Amino acid sequence: MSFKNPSSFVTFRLAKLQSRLNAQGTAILKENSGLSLVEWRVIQVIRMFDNPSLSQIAEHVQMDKGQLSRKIKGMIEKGLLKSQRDVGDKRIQKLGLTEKAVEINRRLMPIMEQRQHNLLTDITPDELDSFYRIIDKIEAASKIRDIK
Amino acid sequence: MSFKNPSSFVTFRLAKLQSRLNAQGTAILKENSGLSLVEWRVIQVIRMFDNPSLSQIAEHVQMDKGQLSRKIKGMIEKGLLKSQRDVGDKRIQKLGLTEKAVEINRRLMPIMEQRQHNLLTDITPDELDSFYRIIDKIEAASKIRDIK
DNA sequence: ATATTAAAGTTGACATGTCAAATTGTTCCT
DNA sequence: AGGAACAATTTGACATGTCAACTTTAATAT
Repeated sequence: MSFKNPSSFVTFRLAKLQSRLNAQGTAILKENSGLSLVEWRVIQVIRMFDNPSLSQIAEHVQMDKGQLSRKIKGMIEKGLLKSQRDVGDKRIQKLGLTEKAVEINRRLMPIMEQRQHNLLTDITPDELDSFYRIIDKIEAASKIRDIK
Repeated sequence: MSFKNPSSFVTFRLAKLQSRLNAQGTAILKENSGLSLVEWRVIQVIRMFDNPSLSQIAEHVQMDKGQLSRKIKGMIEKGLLKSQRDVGDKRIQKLGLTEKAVEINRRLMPIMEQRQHNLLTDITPDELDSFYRIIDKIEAASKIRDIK
């Protein structure tokens, strides 16, 4: 493996891609809703898991809990989320979508699916499988404690 | 294609991976140098291209020019970079590494190569080729103007 | 030539991300 | 039960990222 070009680093390559995808995603959401990328992701996680707690969401989106705490506060104020203290464990707040968020999601979902479709044209299902497998492997090797 | 799980979105999957890789990369650099991830990347780009301008670097790392402008100012103050006005075009500053940066890079490179090696163990050269090809395709489809 | 347009870089305002300490409630140990 | 250790969330301080306006110099078009 040689390093004549910065892109020889996978991490470099991925960072560059990520930067583009973020910009594109943000732009699409801006054009079609008032949501930020993070808000969209949070909504997806809540939608797909059953009234998750803040920590669970943070785990799924791999986001800082502090940041998420503030984000969620904002989303509650915007009327997107509702929170409810857990019955058993009073530290935990279980989060759910409001009707408003469900509505926005319903409208946005086809657009975001179309975007995904656009991103993946020219990629065969086999290739995509392999892609996800590799992502999994890299992610598995990227636990912080595995350093060195 | 169904969306029962947020990871059905490639973008979601990639964002999560990126978050981990950033954290890991930052931690490795912190442990072994005083560089930030961005500084490390900037050094790589400068090293591998020939005294690039700020705009060229921004293009290679897909970073905001404003942010980069400040970063580079900081790196010059830290004695990592030297800049020189272009002879023909006085708007352009050509950037180069100082001996100090070269030295740090020399020390860091094996560590970062090892990290890359760790990330990619278990991945065959064929798989990796395919991985890069797919990244290229997705990136090609992620130009902002391609929205919708 | 000179007016218009565009490129390189800088700056300011503001949003987002990161890290660590603080708070509140839970669990575990004896 | 009583206290140590732990987990969920919040908060503060600060770094990084994003967007748009602005300055200076260059390229282009009449």
